[in-house]
Amino acid sequence: MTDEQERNVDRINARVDREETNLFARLASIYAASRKQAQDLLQKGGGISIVEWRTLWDLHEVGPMTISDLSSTQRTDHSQLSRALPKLRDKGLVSMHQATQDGRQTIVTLTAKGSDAYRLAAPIMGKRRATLGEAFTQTEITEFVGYLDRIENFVRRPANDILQEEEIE
Amino acid sequence: MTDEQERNVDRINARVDREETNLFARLASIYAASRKQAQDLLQKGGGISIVEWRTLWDLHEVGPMTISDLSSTQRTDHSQLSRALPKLRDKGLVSMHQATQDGRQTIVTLTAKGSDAYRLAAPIMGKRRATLGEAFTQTEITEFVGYLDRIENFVRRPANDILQEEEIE
DNA sequence: AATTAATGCGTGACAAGTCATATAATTTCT
DNA sequence: AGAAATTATATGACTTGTCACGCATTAATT
Repeated sequence: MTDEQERNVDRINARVDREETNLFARLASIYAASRKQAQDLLQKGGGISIVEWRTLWDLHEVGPMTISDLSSTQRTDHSQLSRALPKLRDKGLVSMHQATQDGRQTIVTLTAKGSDAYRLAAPIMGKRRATLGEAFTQTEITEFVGYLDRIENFVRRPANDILQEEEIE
Repeated sequence: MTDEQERNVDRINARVDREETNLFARLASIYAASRKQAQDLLQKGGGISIVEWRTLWDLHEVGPMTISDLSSTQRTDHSQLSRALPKLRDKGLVSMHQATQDGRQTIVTLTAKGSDAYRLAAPIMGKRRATLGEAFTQTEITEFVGYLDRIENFVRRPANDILQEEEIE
């Protein structure tokens, strides 16, 4: 038998090209690359994880916050912080207290050691943002963010909403 | 003691607002939402995973492919396919053969049952793309993809490359 | 005051992605 | 031909993200 599994290189290349405009696929791979870049940079900035960096940054910028506050500034699920914070506390970078006004809340505060860790990573991550700022003008960033808002609006629509959408001509 | 952990709501809100223009953070949460939307849709389209859907789609579009081919069309690491494919084979949706021309390669082919699974999910995922097409004009998609190309170009730069970049005035 | 509802957080289970390393097959180089 | 380098795939270990559920605390309702 003549190896009927004919692998058609032209069609494969065409497929690769076509998928370049698939926004969903592009988002996935770009995000993955972005995450890896951040991890590599943080490796040189004290060896902290992305979640840890975001937390130190937030706490440095705004002062004490609850876990829910952190999850909303970071646009992520609270469970991620719920797991990361005890490690940060054990490393001595943050302290955690039950809030007196509302016993359900946990107030997270940066320690002196946490500030040191922030100062170690901050120049590197700042350099990253600065370099990005060279690649895009402020106007472009605004326009890009506009597109991100629109696609976010789309991907947050519930599945049923999309399926019930009327066909257009 | 007067609960010195003052949680400043204004600063928290300011931080949330400011992070709206943080492209890295936006990409992360948008990608996560996109993935969840796809998972929800696929749940209604036969209960396959995202990796499985992409694979069935690729194989349907281009015919037999190797694992590397699949990872390049999907812009993802081959290890992901290496793990997903045996499951697809066990479900009877694809077949796998060692290539005769190059014994290192594995040729993956859609089975009849795999085509059925594709046809079950395809209308739902097609509807998703169609609905996205209503939210963006073709020109906008092109412009958006241009921004994605640029940020991809940036996030794929090695960490050292970014750190050695000269400061600009 | 007592129930009920809502909120904040912890945790288990899972998906999707990465890398590093190992092994087998093929190519290239001397 | 034999050795060395490259390539394709498999696999273990890890991170980031989700959801669902449970428990404790607070707020709202009757």
